[in-house]
Amino acid sequence: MAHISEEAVKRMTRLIGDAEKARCKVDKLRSMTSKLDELEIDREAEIFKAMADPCRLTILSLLREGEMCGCEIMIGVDRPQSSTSHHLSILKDAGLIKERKDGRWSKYRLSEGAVIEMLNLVKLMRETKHD
Amino acid sequence: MAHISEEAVKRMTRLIGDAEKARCKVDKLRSMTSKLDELEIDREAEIFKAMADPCRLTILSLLREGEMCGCEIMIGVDRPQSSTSHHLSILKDAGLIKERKDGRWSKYRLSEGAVIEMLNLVKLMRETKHD
DNA sequence: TTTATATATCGAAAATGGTTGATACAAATT
DNA sequence: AATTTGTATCAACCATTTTCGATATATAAA
Repeated sequence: MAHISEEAVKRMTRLIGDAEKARCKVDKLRSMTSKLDELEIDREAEIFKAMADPCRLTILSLLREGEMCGCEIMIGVDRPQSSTSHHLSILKDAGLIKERKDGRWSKYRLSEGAVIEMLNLVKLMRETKHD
Repeated sequence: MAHISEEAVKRMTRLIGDAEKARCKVDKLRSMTSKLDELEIDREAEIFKAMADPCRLTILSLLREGEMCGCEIMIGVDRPQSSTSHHLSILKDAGLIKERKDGRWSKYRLSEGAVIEMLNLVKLMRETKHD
């Protein structure tokens, strides 16, 4: 199904010499990516996007201490209410946090599962020396 | 050092009643976040940002198969050369991939360490049912 | 039912990020 | 030296995201 552009084959032929092998190689490269489900990739990007903001990382860090309501989080991150609420909804939509309504309050907590591991992992990566 | 806004204390006092405890609670919330080094948070956000794009996730997925040069990657992701190069430099700046010059080619590979674990983790998170 | 308060949403401006053709640069071949 | 080719950079445009005051909604207390 991966449509093989002749330009790519030509370029690959220059790279490795043999035209037949080149076509094969292009085909392999294309099939490696076309096999990936676009929706799945987008979903993974959504998760990373949700974590790709300093304010939201701070919120996640706060929630490691336990459940908190929106106004506590707002005080913790020291941002306007509308901004805090916006970030919370992004985290919620991505599935990283869960919301529980309690009277006039919304209480938030980290989702079970891999969120904490992810935070630990990125800390590890940050601390790793570049080589 | 965390400057305690009186507005926050007032709000917290309304929440939990006692003014002294409120001041204490606000102080605790603020210190939880002010303790976080802004540079470290930004660095972690940079890592997540680098992974927060479908094309870059596809590149990382390609590189799981092994080292590749830029033009192979370009064919794999089926994007213009300038676009591919741009994404590669973001991944490199974030420390997720390493570059090795080889004649007129730049060859890229995944950085050792937690990158693969990160990709495995996000796959896990994506597959996890929302509750 | 009026008031107070926690949260969500709106709207518009500012900032950031992605795309892509054109061009510059670098290394190798002729 | 001239040409080819892989890669990086530039600049302009477009799309998305962030920010934040203003406003709306919802729940509870008075």
